[in-house]
Amino acid sequence: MRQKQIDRIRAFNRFYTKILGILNRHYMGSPFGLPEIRVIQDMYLHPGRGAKEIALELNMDKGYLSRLLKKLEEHGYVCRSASDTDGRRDIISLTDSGIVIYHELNASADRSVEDIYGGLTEEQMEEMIAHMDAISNLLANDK
Amino acid sequence: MRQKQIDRIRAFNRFYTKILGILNRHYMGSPFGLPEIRVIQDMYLHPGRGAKEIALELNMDKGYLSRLLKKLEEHGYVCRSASDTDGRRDIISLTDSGIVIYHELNASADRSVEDIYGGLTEEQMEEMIAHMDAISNLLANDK
DNA sequence: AAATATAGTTGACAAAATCAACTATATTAT
DNA sequence: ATAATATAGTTGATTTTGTCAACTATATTT
Repeated sequence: MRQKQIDRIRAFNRFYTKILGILNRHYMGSPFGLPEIRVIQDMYLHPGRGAKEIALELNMDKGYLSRLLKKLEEHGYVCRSASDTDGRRDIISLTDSGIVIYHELNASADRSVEDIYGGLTEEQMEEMIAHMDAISNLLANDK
Repeated sequence: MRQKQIDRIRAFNRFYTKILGILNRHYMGSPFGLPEIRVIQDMYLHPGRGAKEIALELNMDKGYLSRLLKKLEEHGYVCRSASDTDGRRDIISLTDSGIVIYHELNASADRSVEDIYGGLTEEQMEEMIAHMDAISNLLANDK
């Protein structure tokens, strides 16, 4: 791997970090922080998970996650039920009002995406998405 | 902008956030945290900046940055000199040993990039970088 | 049945970030 | 020229986010 390639990858990463930073402000004004939102999203997208899987997926300390789930549970957005095949495990689920929250957060995230990427023409948009898919495929197959 | 497009962009963003998260662990074992590193890098790449510009570029609170620079100054990695055209402004620079640190951090960041992206063939690598450039151009020209 | 591993909780703590008040210099409007 | 406003940076108080290790309880392995 050549230095020039590394440099270009890192330049892209700096650039894209900034974009993600802007996008990640979408929750401003909501009573949730980014970690809560990531957890809520993960629960919605992957129902039936235990804390272990969520922590793994989100690169989150299990203790930190535990507290975070407790808080969400206290607010009534999450419920936990024992797994019937493994007594240590908790199945984590969004409650109905948790799902409502998810949809609200989701809509607001969608709006942020429109703000940032919405200036492209239809053609450019499809082009960009194709590039994104290509990168994902290259890196996902690799790992 | 269609919902499907938004969804695909967001899927990519989730995917790439995870990659950046892994890359951002490169500083483990160094006496610096990620914010320090980002500042050091910015100072190296953009000499002559004031705190204002750095804060803007890195999306960082000016108070937070102020303390962070003070700490780096105390350790001898950074020096500040008054601007001669604006008495409020400090010109921020890396000292020689700050530059040494930069190169060390830089080398370690390079190694992380190799770890993550290094599994691609030469051809795939060039392909991927071309996709990255394309995305940057689409978004940079837009904004 | 004993040893080991795993899921989750809890306490103590450290790092990262935010917000507002404040100082000092610059700029703008009158 | 002066008063009002804006800007660069500092400081104090506080909150949020993240880390680490010890602990409980259940599973798995030997």
